[in-house]
Amino acid sequence: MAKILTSKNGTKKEVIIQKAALLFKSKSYTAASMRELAETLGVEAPSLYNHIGSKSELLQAICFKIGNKFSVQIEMIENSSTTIIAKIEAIIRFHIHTMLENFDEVYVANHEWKHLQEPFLTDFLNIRRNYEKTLVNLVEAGIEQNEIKKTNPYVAVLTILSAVRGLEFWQRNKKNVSQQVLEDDMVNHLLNGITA
Amino acid sequence: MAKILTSKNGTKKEVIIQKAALLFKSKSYTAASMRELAETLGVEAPSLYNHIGSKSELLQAICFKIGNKFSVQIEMIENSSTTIIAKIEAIIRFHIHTMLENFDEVYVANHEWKHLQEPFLTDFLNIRRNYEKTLVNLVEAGIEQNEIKKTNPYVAVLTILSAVRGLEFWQRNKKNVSQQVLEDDMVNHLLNGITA
DNA sequence: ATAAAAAACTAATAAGTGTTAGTTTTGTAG
DNA sequence: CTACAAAACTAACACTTATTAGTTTTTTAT
Repeated sequence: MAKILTSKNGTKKEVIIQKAALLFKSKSYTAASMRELAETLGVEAPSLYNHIGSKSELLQAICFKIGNKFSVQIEMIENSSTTIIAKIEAIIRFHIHTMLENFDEVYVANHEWKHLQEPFLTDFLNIRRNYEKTLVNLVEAGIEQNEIKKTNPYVAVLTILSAVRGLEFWQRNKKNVSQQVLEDDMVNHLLNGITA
Repeated sequence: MAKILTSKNGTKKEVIIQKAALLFKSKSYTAASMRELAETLGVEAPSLYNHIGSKSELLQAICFKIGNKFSVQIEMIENSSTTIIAKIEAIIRFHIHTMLENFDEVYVANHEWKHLQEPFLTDFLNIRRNYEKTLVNLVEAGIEQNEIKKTNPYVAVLTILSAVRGLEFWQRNKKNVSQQVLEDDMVNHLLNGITA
């Protein structure tokens, strides 16, 4: 049978991970089988083990790639010198960009992290907790400096993160609304509301 | 072995469904086994089949219970006679209430509907589509009547629905923030923003 | 107390799981 | 051309899955 196409997508392992993300997204991690994954690569299941260690390693690779991407970015934004509102806006826009560019992997990291094994599960949750904490601190600082209304910072962060995460469901409407409108309108909604 | 406790939670079938929702939430539908479910009920797996037809029937029951609950409610709100902003506020508050009261089932309906079999999958997605369309129409009307800023209605609905859905992640903070604050701050955020 | 119905049990089945072992084919360097 | 390494293959294993059949226990109604 044919070999795994490597093309310009990086090493064979990376190609497998990418296909795994697509499959895990559409069928969920547990329901997706290694035989199915192999089929999308034009190969028998045992052949995959020449390139990867295990099924759960694939999930780990996906989750930590995305987790680290967000961690790195929020640190950069945190240390930049602008207003707090501008920082929050930058974070929202980063979420939207990353979501639309790495759709499958972000989706899987958001939905399937539950199936990570220890100690990876704990590590992943810590990354997320740190991310959220950074954001909460930012909102708190914004309130102190009168850039942001008095509001519960945990609720505000939950609202923002949940809203951007909802882009998972965007696909269907992609045709009708440009990414720029999507981005601008969502930023504006989350910062300034929709009441006329 | 002991019989399934029926208590005041309704019929035995309903007790099974409730436990199934709890299990499907924590382990996901595919990863949760009937043996595990039976164990939480103090019974052997085959005994469940005296009360239910199949595993997937449990998922159907959960998803359509929640789907119908939301459909009924949005129709009521739609036909009430108040401002559009008030209607949207009522919808947001209804989401929060339902989410916090039927946590397991809402969680499962949101996360595991993918594993519904046809024709139930199609039916469920239609219910959701109708729900969203009703909301989009509401936002469009609000814009026409100058209650709501000019903005893409699909983006606004996505933002609102995603934000309230994010209450799935609320558990941890339950202690620090009262439900009233949670509700008021989120409503205020989604309607009026957070910029000072 | 007794008959009928409900609901539990044990045993088993067929299908599907991730993964390993051992072997053969394919690609690459000298 | 030949040797070596990479990567495919087939066959198989140990396990888990949802579900069925058949039987026994428990509850309910007369």
